[in-house]
Amino acid sequence: MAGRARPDKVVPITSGRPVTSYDVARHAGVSQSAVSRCFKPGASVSKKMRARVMAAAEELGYEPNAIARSLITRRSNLIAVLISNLTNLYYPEVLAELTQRLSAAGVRVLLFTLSREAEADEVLQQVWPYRVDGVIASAQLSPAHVAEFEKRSVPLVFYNRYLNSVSVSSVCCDQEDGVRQLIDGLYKAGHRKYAIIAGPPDSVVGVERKTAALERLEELGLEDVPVLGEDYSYENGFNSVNELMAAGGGPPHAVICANDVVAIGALDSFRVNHGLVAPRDISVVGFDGVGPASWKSYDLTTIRQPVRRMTEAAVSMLLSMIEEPEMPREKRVFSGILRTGSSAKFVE
Amino acid sequence: MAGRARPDKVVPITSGRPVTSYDVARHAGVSQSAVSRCFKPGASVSKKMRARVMAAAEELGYEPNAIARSLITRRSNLIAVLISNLTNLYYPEVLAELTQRLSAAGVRVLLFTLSREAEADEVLQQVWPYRVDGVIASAQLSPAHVAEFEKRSVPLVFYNRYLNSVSVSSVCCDQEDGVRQLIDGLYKAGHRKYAIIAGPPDSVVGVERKTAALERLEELGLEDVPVLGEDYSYENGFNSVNELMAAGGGPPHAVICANDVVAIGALDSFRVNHGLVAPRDISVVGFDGVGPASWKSYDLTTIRQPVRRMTEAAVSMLLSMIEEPEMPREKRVFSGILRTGSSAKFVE
DNA sequence: TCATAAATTGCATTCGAATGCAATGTTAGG
DNA sequence: CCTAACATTGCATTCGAATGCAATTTATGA
Repeated sequence: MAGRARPDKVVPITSGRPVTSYDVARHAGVSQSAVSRCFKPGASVSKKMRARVMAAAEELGYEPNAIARSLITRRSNLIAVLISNLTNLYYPEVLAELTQRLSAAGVRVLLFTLSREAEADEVLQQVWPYRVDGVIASAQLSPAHVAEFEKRSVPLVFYNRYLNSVSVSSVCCDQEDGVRQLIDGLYKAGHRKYAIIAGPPDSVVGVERKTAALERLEELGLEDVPVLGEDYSYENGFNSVNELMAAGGGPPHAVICANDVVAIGALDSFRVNHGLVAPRDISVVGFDGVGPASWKSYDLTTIRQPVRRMTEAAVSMLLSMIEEPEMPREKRVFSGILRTGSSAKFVE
Repeated sequence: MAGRARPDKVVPITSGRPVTSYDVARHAGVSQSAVSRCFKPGASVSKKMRARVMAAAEELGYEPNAIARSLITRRSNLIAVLISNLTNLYYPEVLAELTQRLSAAGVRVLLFTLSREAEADEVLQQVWPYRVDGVIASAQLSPAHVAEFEKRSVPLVFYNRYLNSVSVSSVCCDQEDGVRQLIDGLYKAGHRKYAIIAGPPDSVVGVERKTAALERLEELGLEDVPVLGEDYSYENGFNSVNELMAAGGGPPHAVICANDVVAIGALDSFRVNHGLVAPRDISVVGFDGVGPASWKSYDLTTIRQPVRRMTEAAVSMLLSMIEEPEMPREKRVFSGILRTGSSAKFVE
């Protein structure tokens, strides 16, 4: 590109600091504003100018500085994604989809993971300084937190969370409907004795699944259903089954688990510790439809969350809230898709 | 805080745009520079000044604008994390650890996921404008890409990748050593007939595992080991076993898999399709030590990557490269930890 | 108590790109 | 060929915080 080296006019491509629009302007013999306009789609620039500037930019290896741009445009082109526990098998899929879609929309992702849901305070303090254009939160925020978003006019979309007390946009999988589908199928298959292995009490989704299950069972005339467990882990499923069996009274007919991983733990425990094999001796259902749910050793009956659609909805909602701040809040609830497998006797 | 409302002096806490250091300065009756200094640890400020400013800042709900700060300090406090496929069970764990550690160090994470490893070009174009302070890449970059980093003086640390042709800092798990541990244990247990189910040919780590296995087997006098498979999926393990069995010649004694998920697929296939149960009829080993490896249905013999140590190393290397750009490049290789389970007859 | 050193503070400028406005250059119509 | 209408371009300013330097205040020591 540079041809033979000319000692007094070295192309500063290897110089210390990044190339700025001024460097390009000087090199092309035009003004800085011209350079800026060349990088703005739809700006008023002649093609002669554009060609000159682009050539110079190319030659110098110029990349517009997004930081400087953000400062003046008041648009960081960043959105923050808050995720509570990435180790839950379900979330990596969501995160991958989200970043993919956001990237495609030209937005960059600032990732924040919360190990404890209570960490929200600290994390939000880290979010504000970056003047993100919006936030997708799959973590528990309080009404006070949501108020902060309002005050700062930062668009927020909840993913699989919501708050009844305040008006927030959200995308959720219909937990209640999913649980109903599961229970009804189990009931039709003749199961009358149930147990529930619940998730963490501080997970809205988890609590909802548990509550929905209890309600539906009650509607069907089944009460005093034992509820065990307290998190989303394999161990929780595994140990809860042991507890359940130790309590005497024989095994239940069917176990409704907080999610797939718990169901997998339960299945293993039934088989390994108690010699009960699904679907012959026991029925177990999960929730989420993660990859391992379809592994042959488990082949879960579960509700698959339509992650594609949900992430797509979350992203498009957020982007339109960014474009149009007065957009009314909206909740979008997607039904889960039933997957039947050999982990349960089940009648659709 | 504001006491009774005074119509003509409303605290602008709810006003449209974010509070700036000028607003705080005016409210506190000091200069903007004073405000700035109050938010800079170690700056020369009297305690009286600090108290006044902090009170004003508090009252107005001021958060320093990280974008503006980055512009002048030439430090974005952002680091980019490039991850190739989040759906590989192993990476969510890595990502969670990385963000956790980086957050703790006061650095924010810009996440980029590549669906195809070839996407690196596009992704890097998205990375440069943000003037990130550094990059952790768990994705395949070419020597040309690495040269770009050099040119731009952007610190780079590879995670479980490296390039022989150029000098780059990296953190890796010792694939060769891990494979050796696995094979030696299998060999001592008497296995003489092996098969390999490999990962994707464009994964350095995958290729390395395969090659290391073939070499070690050859050292032990075993040649003509069949190699099947081409990605990191459950299906790959599952189908490769079918192929292997269809090829005739009876089942192998032991199968070395590209990773745990492949091993799990293989185990399921052996059991479900061919009636072979580990460790009685067949031995299968994996690699990574992901969560499901220790689920009772699989109980894999595998090499667990020391993710904690590795992420810690990657983060600390990157941070010191940022502090001290002249820091020499360094490769850190960690040995994996053997986990023995019932998926293989194995002698330690 | 007074001069001098040290600690604070404010002023003015800087980072790099975007943009309103005015000053040019171009084109088209008469 | 001339002028109005339009398209380009450059100038100067802006975004919000950080910082070198000078001015001011305070602390120190004789």
